[in-house]
Amino acid sequence: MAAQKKITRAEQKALRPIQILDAAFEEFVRCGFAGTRVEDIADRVGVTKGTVYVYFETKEKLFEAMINHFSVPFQELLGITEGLSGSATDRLLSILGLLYEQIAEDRTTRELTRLVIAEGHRFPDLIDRHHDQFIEPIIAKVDALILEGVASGEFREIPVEFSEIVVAPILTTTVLRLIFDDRRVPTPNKEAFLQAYSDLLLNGLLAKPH
Amino acid sequence: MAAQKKITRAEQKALRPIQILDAAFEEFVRCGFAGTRVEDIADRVGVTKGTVYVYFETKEKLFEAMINHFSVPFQELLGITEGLSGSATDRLLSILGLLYEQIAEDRTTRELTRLVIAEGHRFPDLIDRHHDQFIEPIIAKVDALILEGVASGEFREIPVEFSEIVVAPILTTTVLRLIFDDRRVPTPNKEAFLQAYSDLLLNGLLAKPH
Amino acid sequence: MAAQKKITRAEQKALRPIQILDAAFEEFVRCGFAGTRVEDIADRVGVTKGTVYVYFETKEKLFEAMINHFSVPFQELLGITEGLSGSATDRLLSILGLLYEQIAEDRTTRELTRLVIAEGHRFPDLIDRHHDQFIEPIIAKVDALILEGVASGEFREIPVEFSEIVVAPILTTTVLRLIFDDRRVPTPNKEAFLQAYSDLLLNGLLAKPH
Amino acid sequence: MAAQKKITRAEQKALRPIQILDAAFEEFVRCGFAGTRVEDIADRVGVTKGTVYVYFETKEKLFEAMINHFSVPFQELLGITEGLSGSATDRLLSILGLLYEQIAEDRTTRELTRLVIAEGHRFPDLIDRHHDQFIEPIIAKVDALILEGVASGEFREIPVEFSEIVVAPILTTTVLRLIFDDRRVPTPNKEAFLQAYSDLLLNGLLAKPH
DNA sequence: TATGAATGAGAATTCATTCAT
DNA sequence: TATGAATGAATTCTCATTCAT
Repeated sequence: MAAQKKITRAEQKALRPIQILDAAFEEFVRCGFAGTRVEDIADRVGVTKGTVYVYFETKEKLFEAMINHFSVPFQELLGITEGLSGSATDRLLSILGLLYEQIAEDRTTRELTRLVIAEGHRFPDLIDRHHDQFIEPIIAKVDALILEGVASGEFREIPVEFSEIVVAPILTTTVLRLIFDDRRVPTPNKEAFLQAYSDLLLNGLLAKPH
Repeated sequence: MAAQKKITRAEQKALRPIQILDAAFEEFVRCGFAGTRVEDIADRVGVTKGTVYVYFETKEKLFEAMINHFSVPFQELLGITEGLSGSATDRLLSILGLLYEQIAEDRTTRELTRLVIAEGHRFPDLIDRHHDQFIEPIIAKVDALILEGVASGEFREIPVEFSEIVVAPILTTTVLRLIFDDRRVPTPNKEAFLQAYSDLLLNGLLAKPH
Repeated sequence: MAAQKKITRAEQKALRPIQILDAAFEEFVRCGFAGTRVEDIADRVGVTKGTVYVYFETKEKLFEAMINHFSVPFQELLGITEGLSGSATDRLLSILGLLYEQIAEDRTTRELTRLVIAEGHRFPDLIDRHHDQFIEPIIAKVDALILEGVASGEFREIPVEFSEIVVAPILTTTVLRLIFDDRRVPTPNKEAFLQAYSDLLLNGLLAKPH
Repeated sequence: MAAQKKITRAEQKALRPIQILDAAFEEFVRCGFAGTRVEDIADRVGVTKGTVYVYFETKEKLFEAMINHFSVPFQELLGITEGLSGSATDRLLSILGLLYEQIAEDRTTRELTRLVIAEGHRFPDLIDRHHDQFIEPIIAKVDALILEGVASGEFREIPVEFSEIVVAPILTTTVLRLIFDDRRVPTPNKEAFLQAYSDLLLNGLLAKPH
């Protein structure tokens, strides 16, 4: 007990801001930036409003800190894509699988996407960072892979300036889940979805391609 | 002048709610539901707060009325898709073109999409109606077209339960424009986009399809 | 029809203010002065707010006009008491009966009493007039009767400065009905009440009076 | 000074709601429920509007809390009547004296009566509680005493269903003071009033009772 | 570090009143 | 006479933020 208490004491200090960020995430997701009350965040942690202000100067800064905090896992994804091997097709499908897991399946990233869409106007820096850190690297990765596949003769030549088309079904799945929140949209089956999508992506819709 | 005044008087009454809905659209888009001040909406119309409340009981009802008002054009799109003719491929590409115009290019629908994503939690009925009136009919339309193409031997057999994959690039374009608001994402070129996408969709990525 | 219409037209002008006063009575009784909305009064008449202001300058003046309008019947009561004959006892009991009818049984007078109690602070003139026109004359009447009865040997000598004691049970019945609004207090039986009260008043409580 | 400060800090918290209730009483008495501004209550305490809402959720809840708070002394009166001794006559006169002090002389109870009459429509639960806790027990007490006096041969038989007649002069005194607020009605003399009333109540008006 | 009482600058909403028709 | 759109001042209630403890 003494040992535990010691740990608790020592870690409490480091833990508190994390608890607050977690609570902030839930409340901002639920009500948006303007609609969220700092007191509700505090209640969720089990502390009072004042405590939140011990750690974060303003609601705005808390919001930004929360976004940064929850963006970390996504960062790691980008690293993983570096280590892939196999044909261009293999690596492209692997990336789609990873993105699906990270964007469509993972609630945190999904809700982060909602906040980026909803609160972008108010936090332009957020959007810029989001673009530079997530969107741009992924698009660049996909671009590079496609060019590589084209160069090796594996892929047909397609205009690389539209490569977001390739990841579109994943973002769309995310957005539809965001909108309908598991009520109307059936909980998706990753394997079946990727199977169907990779078949369509690779082979096209036509029975007899030109 | 007398004639004009007559018209103004008589029509002002019918005009006012529309003016308020237009102003509400701009403000809700700019600041979200909770972040918008009714007074700013009134200012935009050039009336006082009180006048807004003459026409709409609460801010929430105003928001809902605004969403309904601006959903009308989208409704009409669904009618147009009924009149299409040609091969399944032709009609599918026509639908994609229409959707592109309506969802990705049209600012109103685009911003409506933002509000649906951002404020869905607070207006669940809105979301349900949105699903029943827009999402479901479009998906059903695409489903039917694909099945028809498959039946006629025009398309390969693909699992129809994922037909939102087909419209995904359009929703993705919309969402990316919403997020980056014409700053990072270059204003897209409809012809080139549809050209690239239809080629990929129809023929697939592989140089030598299975 | 023409005749009726003529009457309607001619009387409409005279009727409108009465209708408004009637509606005002109901609403002021229901919600008090501050709690009543002019629009609710107008709705009750079936006209718009503006119409009320055609006849009454302000809500305050409407209130005062309403009080005056509904005070008239009470005025008439005072006249009737002049015409009474018989012994002092007979006349006193007659007056109590008349007061019972007018104050305790008549809803209008009862609710007027509520308004006098509730809104007196805001309308001091009202209170003064109420005193001079109703309370004072009645008390004076009772005083005179008692003195007459004492002079004639019919009554014992009682201090006439407390003669409101004699009418107290009637005001009390009124007030209790006002408070409990026919829910807790059983609808009173005039005959039984007056019977019981006159017996007590005349003969006292003691089995063997001093 | 240090000691005083310590007390002030610690007790301020417990004191604040009482201060607010006191201020609320004065303002609600002065202007009625609808006419009272929460800000005026706050001003009276020397705090801001917001502070009032720290302690009471709404103006309505504040009103109800205030009524409950000021009803306590009246509650205690009921306890005192239990301890009375002597003949039925003695005890009845004692009760009338206590009621006179509590209802007619005590400004707080008097004004509470005004609020009960004026705002009853808006707070029906309040009225019900008022009936069950105050009116009913007192009437029951008087009923019991009369029956006891009748049983012991001290009183004549009078119909006990009208026993509110016995307390009527006290409520009437209260109401008249409420209406004329010490302007027209002379500040009453308790001894003289009770003397006059007990004589009339016990012996009746007639020189020669039947 | 944590509290929570207090603030005060709003924000939504209400409503008596006006006035052009 | 009657309307009802519009006003604007007032009012309730909210909430981010502060600060003494």
